[in-house]
Amino acid sequence: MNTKLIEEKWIKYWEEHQTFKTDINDFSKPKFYALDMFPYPSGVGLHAGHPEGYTATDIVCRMKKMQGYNVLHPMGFDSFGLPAEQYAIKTGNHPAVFTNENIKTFKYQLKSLGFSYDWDREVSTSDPSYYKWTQWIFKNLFNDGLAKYVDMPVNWCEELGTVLSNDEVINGKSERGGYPVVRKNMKQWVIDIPKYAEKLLNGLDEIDWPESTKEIQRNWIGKSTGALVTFKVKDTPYDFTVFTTRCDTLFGATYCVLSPEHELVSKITSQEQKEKVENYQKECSLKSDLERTELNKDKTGVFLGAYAINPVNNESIPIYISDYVLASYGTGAIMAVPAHDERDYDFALKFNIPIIQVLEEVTGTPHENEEKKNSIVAVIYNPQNDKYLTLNWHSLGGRLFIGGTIKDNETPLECALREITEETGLQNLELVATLPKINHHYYAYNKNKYFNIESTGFFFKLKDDSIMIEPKKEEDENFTLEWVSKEEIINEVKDELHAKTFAYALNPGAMVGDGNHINSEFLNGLNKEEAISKMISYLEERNLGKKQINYRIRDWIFARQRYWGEPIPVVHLEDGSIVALKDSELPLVLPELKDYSPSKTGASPLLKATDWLNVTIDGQKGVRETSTMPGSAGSSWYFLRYIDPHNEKEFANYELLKHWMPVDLYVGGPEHAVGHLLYSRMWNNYLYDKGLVPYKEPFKKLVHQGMILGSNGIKMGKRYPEYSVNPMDIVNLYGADTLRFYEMFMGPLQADKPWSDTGVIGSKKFLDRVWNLYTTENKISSEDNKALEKIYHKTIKKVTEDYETLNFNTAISQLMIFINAVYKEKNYPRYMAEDFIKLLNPIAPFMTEEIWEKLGHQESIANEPWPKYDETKIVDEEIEIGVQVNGKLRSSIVISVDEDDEKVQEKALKEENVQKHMEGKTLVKVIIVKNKIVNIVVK
RNA sequence: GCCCAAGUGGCGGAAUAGGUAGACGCACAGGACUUAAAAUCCUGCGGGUGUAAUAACCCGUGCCGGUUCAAGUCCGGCCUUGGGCACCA
Repeated sequence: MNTKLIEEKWIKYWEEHQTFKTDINDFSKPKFYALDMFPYPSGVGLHAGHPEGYTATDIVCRMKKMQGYNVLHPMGFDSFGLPAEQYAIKTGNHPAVFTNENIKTFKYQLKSLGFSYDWDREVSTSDPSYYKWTQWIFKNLFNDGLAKYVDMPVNWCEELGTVLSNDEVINGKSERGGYPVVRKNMKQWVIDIPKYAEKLLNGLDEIDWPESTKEIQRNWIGKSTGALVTFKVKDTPYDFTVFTTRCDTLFGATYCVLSPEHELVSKITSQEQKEKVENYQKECSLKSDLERTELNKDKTGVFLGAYAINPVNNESIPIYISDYVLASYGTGAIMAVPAHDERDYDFALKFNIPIIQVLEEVTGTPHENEEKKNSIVAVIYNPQNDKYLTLNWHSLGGRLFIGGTIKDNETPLECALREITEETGLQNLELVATLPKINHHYYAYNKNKYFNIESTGFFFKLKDDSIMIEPKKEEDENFTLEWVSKEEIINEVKDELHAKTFAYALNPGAMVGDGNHINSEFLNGLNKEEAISKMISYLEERNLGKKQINYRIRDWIFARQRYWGEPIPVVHLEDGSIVALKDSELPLVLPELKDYSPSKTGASPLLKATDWLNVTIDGQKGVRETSTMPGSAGSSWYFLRYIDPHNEKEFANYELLKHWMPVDLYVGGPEHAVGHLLYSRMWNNYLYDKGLVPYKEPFKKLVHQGMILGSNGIKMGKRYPEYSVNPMDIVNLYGADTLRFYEMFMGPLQADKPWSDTGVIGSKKFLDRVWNLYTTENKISSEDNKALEKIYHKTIKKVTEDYETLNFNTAISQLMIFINAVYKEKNYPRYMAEDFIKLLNPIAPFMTEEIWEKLGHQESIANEPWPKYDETKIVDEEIEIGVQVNGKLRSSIVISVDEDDEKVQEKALKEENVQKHMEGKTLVKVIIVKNKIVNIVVK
């Protein structure tokens, strides 16, 4: 089989006959819209990952077409971007030259792979006839107040000479190139995506997407429900508002923190603290994102010399600034509750701020008529041998720590020290930590009483001069003192109170869980949820605060200081106002430049185009915006343009959109989860709100293809070029059908899979085996062959279902099983031979077109009807089922389908090996699962 | 640290309303064809005990425990790998 000749022949045929042209106005058939993530046309051409997703959609499209659907299967190019610009900077050529060349290569390669795209619908985001409408949508966003020009801190990358959006910054470095990114205040174009947070969140419930991707979007949107609380600043007219999700802990707030950038800082800072505060603010502004996150273990901050009034108890609490409070989230100010928040706890420890516990964990089971007591539990650690002191009460209560009831006029610490002396004789210990109080319910057998105790935990350490004197144990205290390891305690201390106390001792910090409120006046005794809602009502009644929802998602930074992107179609007028261009002035085309370099100061290359720059609008002078749009602009709506790509009056006709949207199947990588896939949803939702598109959600079903790894199991790329595979090399060696077939057979579409050179050859061998069956074996005849009937129908069923659900690897397995069966037969009925070729066609279109022609057909197989199967021909009359004795397989029997249980049991019991295993035992029962298995239970 | 996936032969992977684990392929071994090799076709192929060969038995789906007549599949607790978030109050 000469794959080269066959491929060239059919590429030409499909083009000349317009086999895959979509009649977009034909509404008579059901529609199917399959979308691939269009590629950035880089200089290196397709990589091994491209054909994977593209083949998957192609298979489904080819089958759907044969099933009678009107299929829309377009392709285009995401052609604005950095590499073209860098090429232009280097060579002085226009980036479009480079881009168009690459598009040509990509198109040639995509055609070589046999994808059934309708190339008449091709779009390129850098084509003015396309970006005219990108600009038009932006203009609408601007006029509706959703695209804004604001002064804000941005991610500035000096190396790239541009700002970046949040999803383009990874660990404080640029996604592209890995250059450092710093925060910088700049006038910026942003899109108010937070306005759509709730809609984007709710929309996720309506679409068939991978749960993991939905979860990533949910986390990125980051909805949290809480409250705003206003604090007055003591002895000043000022106040500030904080956002908190834990207003139930307000009684435990022992300080407040403003972000360093908070506007109130300069107004309330005391004279003495002024210099320190200003130095700290300066320090923070110079920190990069990387420094801010990497240094997060060590809290820093400065006291302002001012105090806030806690609105629920009128306590004065100090106000600090610290960069652990972000200006960009909530109100840029917090109330700090160190007892119940990890970060506040760390900060309070470092700055010696009081920690007030207002919530205690509840252990044990509550009971009526409990007696209340206060008590202590003391954990003592010996650093010399890494062991802890326990009392082994043996049968009376197992292993416990030192415990006891607090007497009147005794503090918990005094009680602990007294109990330690009495029970162990230890003296002169170092107190490491006082642990959070625990609310414990238990039943005392010796006293026949229920108790509810509030227990304070203590964690002590032996010191060098710790001594042990004779303890004064009481007579009924029958325990032995034992020093044991951490592991023994975890395994042996079963008492909830003591186990929990030990957990606190091992891991001291804030108590962030649920529990019982204490020290909180009207909240005492309530759990977290009850206390939150009661506190919100309390605050709202007194006008001190209110319920509030906050989102983590930030404004989408929508400008780049670069050349190769869509010009932002607005003019800055002399009077400071900004106007959008008229529709008739769109597209605003990029001017040609001599030098495309960006500037290190953040000035766009477009500033150099002086003729283009200066305009007069209605007699007023103005300058054009010189930033361009980010890469994700053009890709945020391209799926709409495919439906009506040549429309000059509107971005797409509404009636056509109504018929063709939403996209039925979208296949692409998971790396766009919080970029493109979120931005597209936002634009579509916006256009829906404007009545310009008919459906809220653009992509009904989304599937991520996995990564094709190198044969070493590691991501292909520059690091291991020797393990990388160029798909075009495979096409040249074995043909496009083999590449498509192999990539589909490797494993599940969604999984990452390593490349295997011998695996490719295996796929090639199978295709050759099919080719030989049809060209040299002489088995095909007009006579029927009953021996193949069942497997024939079964194969149609399995393959059809598996294509529909994108389980291509198991579909291929079935195709192989069928061919293996045919090889064993002398006679291969013609109707089966033809239907098999149809089933294989979506995966291996070139070879199957050629065979189809050899079978005597004049027309392309692509227009043939899809094979049908007969369910009744698949059902077996006799089947073999397993026989187990006590769950172990001992034999198998052949039964007719749906045979009576009695007969099945009789047959099963007769089996020799079954008898053997029943010998000397009594039959308990026989479990028969119809047509599946028999299990005989004996004793 | 938190959230989400996934761990099955030498390898890629099948099998989940719980019901004969290892389909299909790769690699490997043997055979046929050939002067020979390649290609092709046929057969075998989880590990072990056992047998002349069968038969039969034991162990096996990351680890430990549980539910069940029956667990790769369900539940609890770990371990490992991959992905996402990362001072979000």
